[in-house]
Amino acid sequence: MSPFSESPITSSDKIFIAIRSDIVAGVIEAGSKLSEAELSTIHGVSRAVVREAINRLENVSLVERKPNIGARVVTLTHQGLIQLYQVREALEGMAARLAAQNMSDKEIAQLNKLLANHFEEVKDGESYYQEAGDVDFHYRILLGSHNQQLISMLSNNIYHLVRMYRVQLGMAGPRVTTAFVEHKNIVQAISNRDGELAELLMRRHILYSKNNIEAKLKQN
Amino acid sequence: MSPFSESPITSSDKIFIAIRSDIVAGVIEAGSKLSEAELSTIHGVSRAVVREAINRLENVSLVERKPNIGARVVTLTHQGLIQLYQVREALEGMAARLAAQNMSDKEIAQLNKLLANHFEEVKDGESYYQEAGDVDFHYRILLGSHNQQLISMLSNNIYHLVRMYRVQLGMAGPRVTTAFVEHKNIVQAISNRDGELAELLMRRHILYSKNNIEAKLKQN
DNA sequence: TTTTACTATATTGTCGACAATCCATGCACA
DNA sequence: TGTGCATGGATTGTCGACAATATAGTAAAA
Repeated sequence: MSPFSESPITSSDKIFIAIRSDIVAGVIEAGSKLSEAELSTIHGVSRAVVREAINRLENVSLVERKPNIGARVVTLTHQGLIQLYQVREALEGMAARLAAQNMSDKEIAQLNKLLANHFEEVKDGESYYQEAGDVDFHYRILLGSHNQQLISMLSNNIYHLVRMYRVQLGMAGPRVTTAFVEHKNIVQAISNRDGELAELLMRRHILYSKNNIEAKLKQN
Repeated sequence: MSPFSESPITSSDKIFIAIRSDIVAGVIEAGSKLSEAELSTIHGVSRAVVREAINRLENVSLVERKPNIGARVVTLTHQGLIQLYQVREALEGMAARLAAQNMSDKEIAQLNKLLANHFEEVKDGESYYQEAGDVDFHYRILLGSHNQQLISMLSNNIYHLVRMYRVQLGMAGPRVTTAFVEHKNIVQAISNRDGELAELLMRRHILYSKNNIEAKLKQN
């Protein structure tokens, strides 16, 4: 059920996932250059597979490539984060609307169950699980949209970038309790099959999240 | 200014653009398999550049690849078209909202000028230019959002798929006059810096477009 | 006749080498 | 001193060959 449960098949897959993980975690730092030769010796594979991995990293917006020059990890900027959240707001808002229309009753029941589990954690002050819990929540609704295009856009492109920002700017799940209430209201709207409201609430939820992060950034 | 004015640098670029064009136009038919060997002999390049081109085609959602099996052109379905328009609605709605906030006065003036040109064409019954004109209109607003993430998502991923559907399902620009009025109202809202309204109108505009296409599909 | 196992063939994945392009260093010249 | 231009080194782009995997066809067994 987790969005990050890919099982690599080819060795390109492995290298792709390995490098992606390093980029998101900041092991390979933002803005730095990716040398094909270097990466191929590090991982013990030929340049061909590294090239393929880099291509795929480009597609998920984690690196930028220029012909004959090379690939660089994207640089994290204040503005970039804002723009990313604007896209998220639009896409996840639509996902919530569609989820209210398209989720099966069983899926909705599972969503409510997930929410109940989160409540237990919040109550006990286990904010450790918040990050993963939040991801799970959003991912579940995304799947509930039953829109393949939307699912692949968010889970392949957006989410890893969001994670990269969160990790590297040190956003360890704040807003735990307020976010929980927002989640609850969204689930309520979906349970009522009110797509209009679900979209509105989801958009606000992400907007709040963005404002919160922005405020944090300005402290630095 | 046109969204399709890329200048290929490497030979991968050329092959990528060539194959993409064949796919969108239906020369390579939807659902068919892409043989690396075949394509490399046809275009007179090595398999490596064909592989890179296919990778990039995968990233723009025009082909699907399975490890050790190969790549197939996506299949066009009724449902796929609807889902595509749902994503467009979300993204272009946000683009219109941001355009109202972020476009410079100069950009807005140019947008009004573009609209005036369209009016001349519509008045004279030149529906031939409608397709390109419509693309230009939407693309201009997209650029006006000044959101790089949004721009690359729509212009790299969505628009080519939309074109593929339009071409292969034979949607030669209907709705010319009504669409023009909708465009006009959107520009008005942007000129008034009313992001809220611009988003709403753009979403409706795309929704109408979707409904129109759906109705056409049901005739077959 | 149907099913299963195997073999042959075709296709994709990976590799190392060569070609083309870019970039930094240093030299000539104004 | 500063600008422009050659040269050398490093990096990316492209190629053909080999390895690994999937598919189709055939033959053997139930």
